[in-house]
Amino acid sequence: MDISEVAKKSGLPASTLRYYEEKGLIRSIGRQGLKRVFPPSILERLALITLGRNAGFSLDEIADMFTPEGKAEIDRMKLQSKADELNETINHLTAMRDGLYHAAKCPAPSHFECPTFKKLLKRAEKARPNK
Amino acid sequence: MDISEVAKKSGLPASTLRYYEEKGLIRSIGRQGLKRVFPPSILERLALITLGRNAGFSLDEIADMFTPEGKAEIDRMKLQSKADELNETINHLTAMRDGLYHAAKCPAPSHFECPTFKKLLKRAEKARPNK
DNA sequence: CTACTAGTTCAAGTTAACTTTAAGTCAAGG
DNA sequence: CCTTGACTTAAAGTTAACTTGAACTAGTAG
Repeated sequence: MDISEVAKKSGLPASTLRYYEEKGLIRSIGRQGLKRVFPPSILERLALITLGRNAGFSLDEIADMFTPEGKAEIDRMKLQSKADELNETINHLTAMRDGLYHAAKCPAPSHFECPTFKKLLKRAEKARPNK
Repeated sequence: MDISEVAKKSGLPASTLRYYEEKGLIRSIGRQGLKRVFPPSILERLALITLGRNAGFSLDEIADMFTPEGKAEIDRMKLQSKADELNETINHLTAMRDGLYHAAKCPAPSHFECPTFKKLLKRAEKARPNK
């Protein structure tokens, strides 16, 4: 497979694939002329990377999960603790969401006059979603 | 109040406060010499900004919520739709979390041999937490 | 009067994860 | 043989939300 086929099948732009290669996250299996050639297994690898990104791992953290030989070597402790982290984030976001729903419905003339909103303000020091 | 008192009470560094002022998110009420002077109400305003950040609004979006006179003018529709967004994010993250918990416990020799993990991979195209 | 402290400005630097751009290369079709 | 199109590289640019640095100033303590 050449890069554009991988791009199409994975949904990632070619520039991202080159970037991932530069970062050591993926490897091409050789070249045809200048062009990179990828094995089909690249798609599974990319899915794994995408999964990691969505679970909140940074690219560097993900890179650390692969052995030098390219095998994924995922530490179960890391998964556990990332899941815990995610759980914390979920709790904060849930509180936020509920507060926002309340504020959206609340009939108080100004949000500052609503006790629920004020409580929300006090508790607002927690985790962010960022997208 | 001078800037360091606001910093202390709000928990935000002075550099952030200057940055917020530059962005139009807050205003000092005057100067004593060179030094900015802030009214006590700045703290409520900062709490509101922090809340907005934590709910996933960008600083620009937050800036738009204040009228030129400085009054908060929060559109209930915006709150509602941000809450909906947050809710979507929560759902994705919850699926992620559960998948990670499973993968952390799963006895399959490689994660790729676990059907639950593979299902997780397929569904991994969704929202990210980013912290 | 002088030094010190806490503030000030403006510009540049930081971080992550990419994207864009410019200039070059190669294989294939006509 | 020459053009075309898909690919290549390396370096620079992007974005958000800040932080840091350098050079400067004003009120205050001694």
